Amino acid sequence: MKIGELAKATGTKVETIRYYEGAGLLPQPARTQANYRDYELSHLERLMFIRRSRDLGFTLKSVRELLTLADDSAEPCGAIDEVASAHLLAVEQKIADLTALRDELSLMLQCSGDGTVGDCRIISSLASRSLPQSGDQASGVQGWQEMGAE
Amino acid sequence: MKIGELAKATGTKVETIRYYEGAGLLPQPARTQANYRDYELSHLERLMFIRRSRDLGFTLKSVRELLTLADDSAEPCGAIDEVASAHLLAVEQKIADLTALRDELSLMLQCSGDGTVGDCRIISSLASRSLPQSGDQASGVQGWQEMGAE
DNA sequence: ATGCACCCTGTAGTAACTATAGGGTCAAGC
DNA sequence: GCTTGACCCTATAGTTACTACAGGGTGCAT
Repeated sequence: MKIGELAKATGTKVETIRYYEGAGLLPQPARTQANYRDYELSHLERLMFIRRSRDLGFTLKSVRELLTLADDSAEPCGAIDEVASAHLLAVEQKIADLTALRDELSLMLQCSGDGTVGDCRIISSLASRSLPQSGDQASGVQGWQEMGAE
Repeated sequence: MKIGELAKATGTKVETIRYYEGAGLLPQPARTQANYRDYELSHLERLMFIRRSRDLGFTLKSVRELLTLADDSAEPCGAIDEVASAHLLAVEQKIADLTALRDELSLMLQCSGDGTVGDCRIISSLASRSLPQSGDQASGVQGWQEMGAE
C-alpha cells in the first residue's frame, strides 16, 4: 500500500509517517519502481501501535522503548509495566496540577466583564505574586501549552 | 537591578528573561556603562505577571494579548474575560481528556509484570485499534508531552 | 594580576511534528 | 499524444517556549 493509503487507514498525516521513518520508529518499506514507498500489513500494525501510544500521551522516546521491548517477545513484562506505570503516575500528577489550575482560573473569572481593565480582577490576580513558591522554576504545570486559549 | 537579581526575584532563568525581551514581552531596559541591563520595578512587575500567566498555562501569545489589554486600563474588562474563559474551557477539556486517559492506562496496567512480553496486556492493548475514532488527527490529547514517562 | 562570578551577543539544540519548495509519476480524458 | 490533477519524492525551514553553548567582556576581591 502507498503512503497515502496508510495515512488514511491510520489517521496520520503523510509527513508524519515519513517523519517516523526518519526517527527510526517505522522500518523503511520496500520501494516501487517509481521510488514510492510500498507498505505491508506489518507497517500498518506498527503505525497503529505508535499512534495509539502517542494518543495515550507516551513520548516518542517511550514509544521507541515500548517497541523495542515488544519486539523481543521473550522479555519479561516487567520493563513494559515500568514504563506504563511511570507514565500513569505522570498523568495523575498532571491531572492534579490542572485541577488546581482550573480552580484558580474559575476563581479569577468571578470578575464578570462589566468594569474596565483598571479594576479587573483577572489582571490584578495575574499581577499578584505567589510565584517563586517552592524555589524551583521547572516545577508545576509545564509543557502542555498551545491549548488554544487565544 | 541587574538581570541576575531580577531572575532570582522572579524565579526565572536569565536566558528566559532575555528571551522575553527578544519576543517583545518585556520592554528593553536601560543599560549601564558596561552594557549590562538595568531593570526597574516596572520590569519586575511585568515579569511577574508573565510568569504567573505562564504558570496558569497561558501561551505567550495569550500573555502578549493580556498585557496589551492590561496596558490600556480604560478598556472594558470583557476582552480579558474572553481570553481567560477560553483558557478555562481548554483546561477543563484537557482534564477530561487526561482523566479518560488515566482510566485507560490503569486498566491496561492490570497486567501485572509476571508474564513475558508475548502475552502482555499492555502491548496488545496498545496494538489494538480504536484509533481513527472521529476521523480527525489533531483532536484528543495532544501537546502536553515530556511528562517523563521514560 | 589573577581568579571568579557575573554580564554580553549570537547561534544551535530540544520535541514532535507541519509546511513549503521544487521536482517526478501515474491514470484519465480530450 | 498531451495535458490535467492527484499523488509521490527529497530536503529544508518553521513552529513553541525555552535552554545551552561558544566566545568574549566587566567588576570586585585577594
